[in-house]
Amino acid sequence: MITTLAGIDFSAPSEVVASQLIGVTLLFNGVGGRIVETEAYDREEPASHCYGGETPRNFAMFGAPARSYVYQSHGIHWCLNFVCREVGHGAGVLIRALEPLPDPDGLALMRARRKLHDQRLLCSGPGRLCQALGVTRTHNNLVLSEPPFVLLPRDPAHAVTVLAGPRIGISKAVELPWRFVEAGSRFLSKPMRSA
DNA sequence: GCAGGGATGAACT
DNA sequence: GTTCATCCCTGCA
Repeated sequence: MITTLAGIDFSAPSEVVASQLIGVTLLFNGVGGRIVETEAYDREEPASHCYGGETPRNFAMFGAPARSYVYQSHGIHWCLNFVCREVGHGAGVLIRALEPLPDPDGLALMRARRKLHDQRLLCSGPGRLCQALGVTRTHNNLVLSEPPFVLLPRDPAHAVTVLAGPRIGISKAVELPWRFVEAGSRFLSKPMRSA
């Protein structure tokens, strides 16, 4: 079983994986961008879908690490997570925002799917990036080391500054600083609260 | 049966 | 800056 991708060991705690994913390039069917915002979730804290144990909806998070967990939010939007920890634990990282790759074909495809021209808003939110990439329920529980997924390591020549802060859109465990962003990125779903 | 959600975009003040 | 309707499925009573 492959648990290390793009230099990241997905069997590590989700907050570790979440911070290391900032700067990694995510491609889905050849379309995507650099990850600039993530959030960590774990079965031990009540904001997580896996809090309270495995259900038919969240079973993928209890499976092997380095796989996908896709769920629908508010009946409208899809959200993409990467599974972490060991089999049976229940942990994952929500991919919240991408900086779109400057590839003309990819940009055109994402703009068409989003019916939106503004590059800054193409992938600046978990539901938005799934719409731009074409991720839906059929992509739940897939191996991240194989197509349609491709993960490329950070560019070692480019230093990335990662900031941590409280997560967005949750009502429980709001104090945990498990949101991670690239400092100064224009492509965040919301600006990081100034420290 | 029903309350609520890891969100978004439009319509407001 | 803020509120608000929207969509559908899940989980628990």
